[in-house]
Amino acid sequence: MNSKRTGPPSTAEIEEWVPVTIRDVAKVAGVSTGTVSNVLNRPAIVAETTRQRVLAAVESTGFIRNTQAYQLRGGRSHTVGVVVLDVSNPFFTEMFRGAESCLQSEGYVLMLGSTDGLTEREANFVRAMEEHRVEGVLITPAAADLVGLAGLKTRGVPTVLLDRKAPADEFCSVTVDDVRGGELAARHLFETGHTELVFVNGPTTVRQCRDRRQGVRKAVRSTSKARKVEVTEISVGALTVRHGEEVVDRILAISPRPTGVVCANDLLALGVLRGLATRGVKVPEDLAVVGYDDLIFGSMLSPALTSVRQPAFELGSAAAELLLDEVRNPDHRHREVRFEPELVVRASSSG
Amino acid sequence: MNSKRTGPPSTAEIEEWVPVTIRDVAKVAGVSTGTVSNVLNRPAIVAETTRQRVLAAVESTGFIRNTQAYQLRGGRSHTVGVVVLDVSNPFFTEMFRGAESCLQSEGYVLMLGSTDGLTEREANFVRAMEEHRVEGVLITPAAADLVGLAGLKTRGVPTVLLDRKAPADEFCSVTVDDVRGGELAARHLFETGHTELVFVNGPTTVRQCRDRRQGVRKAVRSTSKARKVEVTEISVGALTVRHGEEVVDRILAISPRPTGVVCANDLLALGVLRGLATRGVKVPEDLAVVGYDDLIFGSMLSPALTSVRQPAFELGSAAAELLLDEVRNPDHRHREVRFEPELVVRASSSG
DNA sequence: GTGAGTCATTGAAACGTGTCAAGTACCGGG
DNA sequence: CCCGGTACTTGACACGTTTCAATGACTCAC
Repeated sequence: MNSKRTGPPSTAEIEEWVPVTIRDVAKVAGVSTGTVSNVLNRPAIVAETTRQRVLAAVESTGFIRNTQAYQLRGGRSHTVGVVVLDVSNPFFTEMFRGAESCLQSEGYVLMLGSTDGLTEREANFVRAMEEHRVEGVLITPAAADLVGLAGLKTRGVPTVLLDRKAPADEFCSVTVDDVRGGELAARHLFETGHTELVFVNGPTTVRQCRDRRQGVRKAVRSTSKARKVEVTEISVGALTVRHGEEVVDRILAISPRPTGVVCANDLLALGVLRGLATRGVKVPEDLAVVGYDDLIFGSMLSPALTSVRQPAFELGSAAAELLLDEVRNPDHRHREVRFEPELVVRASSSG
Repeated sequence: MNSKRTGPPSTAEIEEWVPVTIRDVAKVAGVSTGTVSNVLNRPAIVAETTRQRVLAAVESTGFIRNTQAYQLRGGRSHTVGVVVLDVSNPFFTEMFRGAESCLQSEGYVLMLGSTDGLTEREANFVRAMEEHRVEGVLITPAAADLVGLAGLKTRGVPTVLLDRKAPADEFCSVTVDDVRGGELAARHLFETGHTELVFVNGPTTVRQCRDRRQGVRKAVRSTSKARKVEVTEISVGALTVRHGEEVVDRILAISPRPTGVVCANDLLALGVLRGLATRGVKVPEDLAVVGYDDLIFGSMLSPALTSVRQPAFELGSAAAELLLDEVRNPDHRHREVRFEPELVVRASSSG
């Protein structure tokens, strides 16, 4: 095929779209650009007949307003950046939906980035979003510290932390009380008569794991006042199904034999359930199991999994509300919105 | 509190960020704006010493390039719009990740919108993305027809359809061969000795359901040449767990008793599994079950669910590749990239 | 007939950036 | 001393939009 064009362009190319500007619309309608702009932005101040004429011209030309020019002139970008650790994790997509439900009705479009916990990717996203002049950022920080967000802070980009408490008065944040969640899970088993429990936890370097452990211990302390209860803690390397399955033998080796298991996460719980099934241990008769996160599939298992639900959707929408306040309210003060987790009791713990 | 400000602004307000432009950088570095722009875009043509000086100024001022102005001047927006039916569906988030993995390395940022199948929301998203002058759109159309995308077509916005074949030469598209998938599922059961099957299908108004049914029938025809096999079709109102569970009694009432079930979707299959469990029917000994979609949790069940896997991640990245080609290659021709589904055999069908 | 007051429209300036023709400074050769 | 060439740098313009002071066309009351 020739690289140089010899013949006339094909039909498709003749009809190729050329960008239509407000000026083209003005020409077609026989008015000035100022009037077109007025029709688009303050229709009330322009005469009925001209308005009709201009609208007809907009229609016939297929004009679509160029947001960049609008924004350059001083308009808002109607854009919010969302940065999460992992889009394929239902917890984060639910949060995204919550944020979207709130922001979409306000005319915002969301830019989404998934960092997989890599600070380098996080930095790229934040940079790109700043270049795009997003009006705000919702972010689950990848790093333990928040130095990656210093730029957002100094440049005054409204930022809300997701599932991460902000130190001092740096940022707004939405969080879930993981201590309370751990407490709920353990107390539920104590209250249904169990006295010997196992707590299968993930790495305590993870803030969520530390907090949930603290909650479990709290439940032990408060229950111990009335009667004797005990919890054995087992920490595994990661919050996965495999790690849960592998820990089952250690659970069954404990003496006296525990009657309940609290897992730091639904995936661990699922692994435990599978491991118990292959060894013929009945749930909940021989061993009650409680998870954490309330992933959708937990309710579909048999036995359905008791779990601690985190209001991910509400987390997202609350974060969006905080952001909107920071964007619009000059008297805005940073604050933390803390959600209560909720225990969802199902068959795996109610024999 | 007074609405009128009386005292001096607080410290925070004094230090409030004022936008830094290329002009400010130029002033600090003692050069013209043209030189700053050159340092940023064609560093090679500017003298070493000045370049250092300008870079230092960029650093000290915290300058961040304004994409709107860049784009207005004729630059590309480095933005791609993604519109899916439902962000909380793992299939779509996997596709998103596939697209992201390909586009992020090319410097693009993704705008994401979730329509929930509502054409009105789809129209809003597409409109907003056109206003933002995205360089391209990846979309799973909400409506059966494609009239909602006519604007994208006429305005020449590169667009790739996700999991939906484009009629004629309208758009590029990525699809999965659902006929083949249905065939794989049914043939697998025939080949492992089953002769009496049930096909639990969703509403045949959905393209995917129609195609999968066609595949099942194809498997019946080809197998019938060698030996007698039969499939009973049951169509339910929606592809949900509940509908799957409710259909179990009808399955068990069929005579002669079928030995295998093909479901149009993993959720249906999950419902069927639950229904069978509560009725004491053993899987796969009494009844083999095959699903479709290979959702993650399918592998975590016991018995683990045999299912037809759709390469969602690859779908997304292929769509991104097609988009990039359309954006960059002037000789681009629209085409369909069709993926083959893959049968993943697990315990639920291999007794 | 004149002045004041309304109402609708105009046209130019400005937003922040990239480009490019034009300009400056310097150097070496004649 | 001049000429041509090289190596950088400059500064004005253009992109598409909104805003706003200025203009024009009417009307009404005196």
